[in-house]
Amino acid sequence: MREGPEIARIAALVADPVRSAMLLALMDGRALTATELASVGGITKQTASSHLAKLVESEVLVADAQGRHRYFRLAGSHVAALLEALMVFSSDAVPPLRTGPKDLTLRKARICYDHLAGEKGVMLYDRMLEEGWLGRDLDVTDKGWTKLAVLGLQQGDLPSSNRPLCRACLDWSQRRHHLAGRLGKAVLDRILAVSWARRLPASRVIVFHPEGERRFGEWLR
Amino acid sequence: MREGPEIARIAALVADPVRSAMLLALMDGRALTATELASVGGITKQTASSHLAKLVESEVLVADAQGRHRYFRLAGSHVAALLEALMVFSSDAVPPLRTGPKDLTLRKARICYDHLAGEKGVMLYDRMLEEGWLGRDLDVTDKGWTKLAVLGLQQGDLPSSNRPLCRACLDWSQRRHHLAGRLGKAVLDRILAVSWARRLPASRVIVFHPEGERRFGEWLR
DNA sequence: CTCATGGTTCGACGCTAATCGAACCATCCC
DNA sequence: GGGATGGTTCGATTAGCGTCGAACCATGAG
Repeated sequence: MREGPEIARIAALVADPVRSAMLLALMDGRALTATELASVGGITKQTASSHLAKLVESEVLVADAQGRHRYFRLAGSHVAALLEALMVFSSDAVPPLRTGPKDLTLRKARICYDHLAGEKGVMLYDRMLEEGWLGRDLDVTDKGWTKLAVLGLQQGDLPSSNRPLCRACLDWSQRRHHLAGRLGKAVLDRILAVSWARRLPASRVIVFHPEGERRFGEWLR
Repeated sequence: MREGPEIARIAALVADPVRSAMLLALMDGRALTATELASVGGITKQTASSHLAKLVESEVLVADAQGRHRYFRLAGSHVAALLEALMVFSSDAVPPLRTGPKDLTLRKARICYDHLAGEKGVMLYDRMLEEGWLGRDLDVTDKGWTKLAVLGLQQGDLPSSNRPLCRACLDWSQRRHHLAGRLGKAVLDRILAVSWARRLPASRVIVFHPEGERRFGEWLR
């Protein structure tokens, strides 16, 4: 009676149909707003707010405040593992949800302020973390500097300023983080400089050349 | 809203503190009676009966009726996986529960009707399944007959009768299945015949000789 | 500044489900 | 057979929580 309550408390969070629908919608790693999640659950935003507060409080979700929006995502892979363990009991698919731009080129790669966003930007950020180019605090590791040197980026080349070197920026089409900060800008600059990709005039679209896309992928291993 | 309910339904079963305590008590693979589980949950047997009916209905638990007792155990490893996924959120230990005979020799190995029970019996049964001596329907495989031949058991030696060749019998100290049926009897007979162990006079205790215990373990790989 | 929109807080309502007492059925032991 | 024990069913009570309306705060656009 003393050991059960804790797992029961977590299970209770998933036990509500609305909350479980919200969690399933986040299974692919995206981050959604409170209003979108309310729509997913088919409830009003007051109720959604109450649900989300509970999930954040118990660290099942984490929230990123961005302007007047709050983006919610799963707190980690252990949450996804829990949901998968539940799905075993009755095979479910993750629910589709149209979101973001229709324009496929925009979705694939584009400029976000001054750095790379879209699928390619998310891929860059994910790999840098996976491969250990970045540490947990978003500090660049020795391995990271070695790989960045391949692109022609030296540690001394990056002007120091108030702006952080690395920052995680939330992507509005992918709804996942990508690399921002001074390094984010520098990497995009180099990618354009070595002609792996080019920027369409008067547009935010970044177009990778076939050969450049291949090299980009190789560079990330 | 159509995909969430199913996982919510399962989560709701674990969400009750009493039910989760019951499930945790079964995490080690034992089977417990309804009354014992009522005690684990600190509730009356009526309430426990209601909880257990729900868990069986949803195939989270399975029940073995044995005389006037009903033994409940987890329906499979996927249930244990679910509980483990929940325990990640707050490290819990599996609760201890004293059960069964105090007598250590009885607990280790004894005769159950005419076959081997206790730790050694459970070990025999588990290994036969793990190593593929027995198929899913408790049929003896070719590999099984090969290994049984080492003990001097030929397929033709086992007299055919109404009694099933292999049966899973629930152990009252280990609370887990062990091998019964004609094969269960035959194996115990051979173990005694080759003097790996002997039966204490006027007792159900089976005592393994040190050398016999070693060979028994080797035989099971 | 004003309006629109995203999000939260508060309070009241209503439904679901856990709980136990009482009665009942089944099995085992003597 | 009769008594004891394990387990289930039924019904009534109670408590918790999901829900939404209404009001409120914060941010962004014009």
